[in-house]
Amino acid sequence: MPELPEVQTQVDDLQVLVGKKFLDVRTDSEKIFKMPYKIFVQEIRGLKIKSIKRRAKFLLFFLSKKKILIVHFRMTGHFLIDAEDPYIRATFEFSDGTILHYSDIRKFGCVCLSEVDTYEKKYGFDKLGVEPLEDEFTFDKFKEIIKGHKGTVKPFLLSQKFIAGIGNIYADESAFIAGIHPLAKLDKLPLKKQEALYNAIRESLTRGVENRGTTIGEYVDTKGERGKNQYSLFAYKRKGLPCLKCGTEMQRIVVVQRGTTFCDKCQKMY
DNA sequence: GACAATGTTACAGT
DNA sequence: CACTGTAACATTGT
Repeated sequence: MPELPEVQTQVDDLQVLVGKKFLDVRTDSEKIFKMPYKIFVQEIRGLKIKSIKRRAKFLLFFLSKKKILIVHFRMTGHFLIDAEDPYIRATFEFSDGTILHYSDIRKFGCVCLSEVDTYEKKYGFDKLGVEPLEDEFTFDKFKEIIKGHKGTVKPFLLSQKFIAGIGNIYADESAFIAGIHPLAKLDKLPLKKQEALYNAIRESLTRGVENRGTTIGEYVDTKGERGKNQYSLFAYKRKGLPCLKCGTEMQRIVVVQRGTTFCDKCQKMY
């Protein structure tokens, strides 16, 4: 699934598009455009890409004329440059001939065009939590965020309004690395475990980025190449396999409708 | 042909 | 009202 590391990998790859000008767009799946497709094409033609950034799991293309292209991959979306697969839903052509494909098996992803001045309010970017790999996400900041938080660890990690960019893979990994049960109550965690969780979040996400993402289903980079982080996972999708720390069989439960894998012995409730 | 996969949002409940 | 938890939705491969 595209989470922070996968989206970051794509954004890094997409930097080759900065400075290019949109010439045309084609699609056979108009529904992924969150506005009338014809208007979208009309508006984006001739606009130039000034910069490409990531916020949470969103890709933000800052364009000329104060426009912004916002893309979310949801479960199975990704971009391809000079590469193809059977699930291309939209194709962007640039004035220099460069071709950018948007591929998405499930078609849950979305693409829309907005205004630089208003998109944050319009799409709720102002409600997103802190970026976990930025310098501002210190342990002090983390303690502040969890202060008075009554909920449990996994739903907290998945919610985008406290910390942005974590999904099912990195939530399970973070809880495992910290040695905390996914259903442990946040306000019951001793200080040392809070610190362990903070470090685990940074560690799992950083490793994910270094490994260019986790490819278990379909995620690939813009060249269609697989990530390598699936070889470094401790918990995600390891149900029934021996825990890599203690050898105990890994358990699977469902939390907020997400499959959740953990080690009963290594991950405690406190 | 039922089901599993999951990020987001709308909504119910406290 | 702020916060937490749950259900529904998008679609397709197995």
